[in-house]
Amino acid sequence: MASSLAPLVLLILKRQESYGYQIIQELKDKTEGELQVAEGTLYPVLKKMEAKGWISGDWKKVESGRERRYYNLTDKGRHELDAQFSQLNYINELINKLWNLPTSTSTNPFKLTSM
Amino acid sequence: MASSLAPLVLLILKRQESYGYQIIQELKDKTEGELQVAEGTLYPVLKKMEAKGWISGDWKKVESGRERRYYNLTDKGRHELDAQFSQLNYINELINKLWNLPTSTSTNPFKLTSM
DNA sequence: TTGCTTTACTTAGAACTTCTAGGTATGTTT
DNA sequence: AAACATACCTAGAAGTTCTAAGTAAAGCAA
Repeated sequence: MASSLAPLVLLILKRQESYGYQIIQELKDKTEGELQVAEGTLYPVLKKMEAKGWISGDWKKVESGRERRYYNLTDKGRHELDAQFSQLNYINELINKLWNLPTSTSTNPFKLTSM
Repeated sequence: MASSLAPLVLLILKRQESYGYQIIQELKDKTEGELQVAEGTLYPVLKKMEAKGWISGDWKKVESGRERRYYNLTDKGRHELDAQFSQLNYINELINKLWNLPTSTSTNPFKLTSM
């Protein structure tokens, strides 16, 4: 799912610049191989994110001579990251509202807190 | 987004049976009008969820004489609800992993806890 | 009793998203 | 030199989503 990929990419790039291939490796490593994003899935997402102004890419020649396109989070991307997390919180509040109705006797299913 | 609609519908039906039109009203009410799901959006989602066996629908004639299709959560739907929340937790753990890396000095962005 | 509003459900297909499956090219290891 | 890993790209098939249209019955106000 490419739509859930964007926020993860934003998070990764918030820490430090990276490039497509590395992002795929990182997602794979951090999930013990569970999240195997195909290259053909990620690259179009990166291009789209760049088109939206969330990230900016730069070609860099590394010591080996190989070219890599390094992406950085833009200010707009930082705002988008905030927006996507607000959205997450919004959905969570809705879930809690739907869960905590008069007839319900159960406790909250989940709590999402900002720290 | 229809994919985010399914878990909300599952949550609603977990509480009690309902029908399309009412589900739309409930989502609208609980979000102070922010989540206005079009009928053409919800009904196909309900049909798809029924096809997947998550919910089962029954036509009922209410006192006024009008017909409504009431949906109930099936056992499969209950499992699906659990699965979708596990998925949510999984994504959250991933987010925390991506956030809490050696070079990062910040605190957790969010914490999702089961209660 | 006519017309307007609300309730209640349906569907075709346009518009959009996603990803498979192919490709290119360079560096590294065997 | 062959095989493998790195690194990126894209057409278009396949799938999803939702707009915009429709049907029809009940309630209500004029």
